[in-house]
Amino acid sequence: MSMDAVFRALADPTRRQLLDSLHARNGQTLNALCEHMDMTRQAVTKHLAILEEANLVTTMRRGREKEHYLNPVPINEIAERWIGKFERHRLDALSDLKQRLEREEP
Amino acid sequence: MSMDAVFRALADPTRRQLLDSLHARNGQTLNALCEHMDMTRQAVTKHLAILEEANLVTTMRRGREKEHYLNPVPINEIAERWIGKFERHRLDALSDLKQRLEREEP
DNA sequence: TTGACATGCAACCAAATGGTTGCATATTAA
DNA sequence: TTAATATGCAACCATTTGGTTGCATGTCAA
Repeated sequence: MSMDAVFRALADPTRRQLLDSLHARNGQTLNALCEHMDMTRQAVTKHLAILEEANLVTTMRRGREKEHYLNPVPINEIAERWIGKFERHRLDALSDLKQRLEREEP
Repeated sequence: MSMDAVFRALADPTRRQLLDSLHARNGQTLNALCEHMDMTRQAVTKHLAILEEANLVTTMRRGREKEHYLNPVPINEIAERWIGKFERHRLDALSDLKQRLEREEP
């Protein structure tokens, strides 16, 4: 599980959409994931393979179906690379504040 | 500052190395950054332009030199996208534990 | 002012990337 | 067993990407 693979995997908008889809509903099969996508099944398969190689997605064979699960660990490691622990808490607080302000404004 | 630009920027190992370099010493000029890199100055310029467009790097003109600064905000937003707040604390604790264990082992 | 230094712009090229189509394999259900 | 369903593999193609070289511009210092 090289970090390089993780970053490369996250670079593509389709793959991020797949992660979003799994974040919303975990354990989806290939066909289920394909339904939201506007491309062939084979293209989606390739993207999932890249996500798997990056260890961002874990799979489980169940009969003739393949279930896909999101793995958040590598994403957390990204944040830890360039953000110090203290700075990170500060940024989280800032982002919370921003969200609260956005919610309160008309 | 689109998220897409951020992910695309982080996809390349050279650009991540540039971020590392700025994380180690902030405010470096183009030439300073070039010294660690094994490619032409023009190539580095292109990479920095992509990092700037992603708002991962901020620049300040000082005379004929251009200083480059790391901006951690977009990186924090990545982590917030796929990791819930509670889960994130758990992952941080886990990563801390792992580091401590690695340090203690021979 | 003039030469040296720091950066900017543009054309060009090889390789990687994201997509397609076509066919193969494996499992379930009738 | 057999037809339908779910996934896998491979060849092929257009576009993007990361790099180069060559030249232009702008600023500092002698």
